[in-house]
Amino acid sequence: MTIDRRRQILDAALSAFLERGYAATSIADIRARSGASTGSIYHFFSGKGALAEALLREAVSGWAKQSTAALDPAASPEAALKASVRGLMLWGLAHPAQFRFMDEIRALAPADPDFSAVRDLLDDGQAAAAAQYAGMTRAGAVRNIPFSIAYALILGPAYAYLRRAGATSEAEATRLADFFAEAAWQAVKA
Amino acid sequence: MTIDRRRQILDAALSAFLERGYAATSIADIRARSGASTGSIYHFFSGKGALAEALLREAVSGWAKQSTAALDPAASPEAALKASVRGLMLWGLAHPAQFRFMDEIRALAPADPDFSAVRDLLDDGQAAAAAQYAGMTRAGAVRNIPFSIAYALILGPAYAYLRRAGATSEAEATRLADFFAEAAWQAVKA
Amino acid sequence: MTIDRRRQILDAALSAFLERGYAATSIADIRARSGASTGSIYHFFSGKGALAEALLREAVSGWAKQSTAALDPAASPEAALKASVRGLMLWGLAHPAQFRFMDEIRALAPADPDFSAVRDLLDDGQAAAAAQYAGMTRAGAVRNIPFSIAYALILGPAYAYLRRAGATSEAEATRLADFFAEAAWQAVKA
Amino acid sequence: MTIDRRRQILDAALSAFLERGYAATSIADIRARSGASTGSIYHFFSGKGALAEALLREAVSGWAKQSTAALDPAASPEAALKASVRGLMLWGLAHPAQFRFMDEIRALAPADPDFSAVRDLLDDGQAAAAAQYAGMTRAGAVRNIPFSIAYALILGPAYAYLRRAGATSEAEATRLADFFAEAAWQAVKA
DNA sequence: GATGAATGAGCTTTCATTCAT
DNA sequence: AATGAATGAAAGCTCATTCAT
Repeated sequence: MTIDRRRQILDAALSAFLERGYAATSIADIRARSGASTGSIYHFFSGKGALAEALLREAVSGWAKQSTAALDPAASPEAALKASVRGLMLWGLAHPAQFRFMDEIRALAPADPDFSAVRDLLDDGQAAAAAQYAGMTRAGAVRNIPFSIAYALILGPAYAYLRRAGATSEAEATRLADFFAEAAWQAVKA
Repeated sequence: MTIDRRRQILDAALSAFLERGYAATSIADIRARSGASTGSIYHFFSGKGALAEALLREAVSGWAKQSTAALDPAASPEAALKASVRGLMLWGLAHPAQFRFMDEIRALAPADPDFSAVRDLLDDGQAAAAAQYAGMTRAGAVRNIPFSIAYALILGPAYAYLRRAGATSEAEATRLADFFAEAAWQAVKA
Repeated sequence: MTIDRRRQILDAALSAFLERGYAATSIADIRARSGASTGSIYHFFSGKGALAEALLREAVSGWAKQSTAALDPAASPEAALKASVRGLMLWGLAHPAQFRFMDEIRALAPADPDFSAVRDLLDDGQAAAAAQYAGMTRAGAVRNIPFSIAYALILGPAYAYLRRAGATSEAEATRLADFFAEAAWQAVKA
Repeated sequence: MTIDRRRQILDAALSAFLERGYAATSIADIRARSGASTGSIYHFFSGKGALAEALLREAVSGWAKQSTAALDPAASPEAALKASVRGLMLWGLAHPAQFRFMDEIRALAPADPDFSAVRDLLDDGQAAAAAQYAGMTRAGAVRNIPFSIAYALILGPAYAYLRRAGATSEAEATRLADFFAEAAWQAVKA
């Protein structure tokens, strides 16, 4: 009988955040869209920030799944790096609104104390990626440059493209993902 | 004797936006920092959004000055393109807080109706840049790819780097600017 | 234990409107008089206009009860018409402050967009009354004049008197009501 | 060269009051419509209330001119009384917006301290009229009823009609004025 | 006479959050 | 698990009015 309230709330929150932006979305909006009561929302989530965080966690994990190969320790540097970029692109092109939501939260995070956890979440990949890049550098596979720069060269174009991208067919998405993956590899290969 | 209240208000607003973020800054913050009264602020600006817009306009024009060479019609494609990237990098590294302010507004713009004008402002350079790139393409100087992609390849890395950058010495800034300019050229040259 | 907050708010609003006038009453006044919090007021009513509307609806229904006989389909034209006037007079003399509140809202309604619903409410009786008068005209009971004129002749004097009336004893009220009812009948009878 | 600023301000204020209502009109509205500066407005008028008062005084005097015959000491009671009603009707039908402005101010007056002077102004005619009616009563020309009631019978219908009236042709206005004048006389003649 | 910058109290309204039921 | 009434601080903004020039 009872449906998954938690799920309903998350779905409603996501739709509101995507449509109106995080800052402009009120708990009342989420209440109206979810059909849940105010109290119910607070029963499951400690506040608006926690909702955003939960959604972001889902988004990031969805994106991570697209990039699995990147984490395959047996993969070649080229394959791993390209898989990273391809994963970001495919996920971002498939979910443009979610990408923009992520981007909004990222921009708000430095100022909003609600988002210290989110910042960590978004930075989480960084440490691992930095370590991986260091390994590739030692193996002589990529240019020996600071990771902060390498990161910008590898993912910067994809981010910039996605920020302006709209709905994209799957075929086109694959082509774009391959293109940006190749460009990323060219930018940092030794 | 008479001080420039408008200027004082703008300065106070900028300092508050940079320090606390746009969303977290209240008119009361600006009032306290500027010494002007609430009414005075509204006498000069129609609201918080208008303040942000005015500041953004100033920021963009400051940045544009750094990139003048990019607009020199006599410059070679390579020089023009590199000057664009170098201009963005030098300005962003010299004013990291302003860059992040710009980034926050850009992220907020799609959702906030206050910022329709801002979106246009930030997109303004686009048309000119697209035309310029088209010219370079016809001249065979750069890769024949859609401008939206070229734009991501050229400026994406710089944006990504600046989003995470902190204070940087001038010498280091020059080196970084040159580095990203060169990388941008390599990414799109024919 | 639990008190009827909605009722408390309405009562407080009415007392404030009657005492200070609608325009001069602030939400803070109502908050102070009702003991409810600002948020509570907005939880039940969408704003000052909605409060006035709710109160007006109550007032109008109270007045309508005084005029029931006017709606008795079996009543003679003379009885029906007199009951209308008598009802207005008795209600207005018994509640002079409410009458003036109604009058203020009516005067504000044309200019204030909050009150489009109120205007309709106040005009509502009109259509029914016009139909009734048309019937009386066909029956040859009253003068064959446009309803807008008949309306002014019938209720105009009562309105004009009530606008300046103060507290009145019940006996005096009955006498006045009868007097204006008789005058109204004399003014329009065939 | 210099035009009559005072006049411009009055005209602008009237147009604003008529269009948006007194309460909803701000000094800024009047400034914008008149072309005068804020300071200029306050140079001529002590505030919003004083502006309304000045306009009301003009309106009342315009109306008074229409009713001159009413004040002719030689006129018969019937002629005097009818001239009063006819004057109100003709002026009100010729200036429906001004009539409604007057009505709004009258409704606001009891609550707004700005308008003590206005109340007196609107009541001014009363004392003279009451004396005149007392004279007619003594002469046996009209019913021996309290003036407050007689006033309601005489002018109530005209007021009620004018509150709902729109633009009216001059011929129609004359007919209506005569009609209401006759009705007023019938209502109170001995 | 005329200007418009400056004031600041006061307004309506929104909102995340709490809590008794 | 669920409700929704209640809270009250804080927000953005308006406005009549003053006053130095």
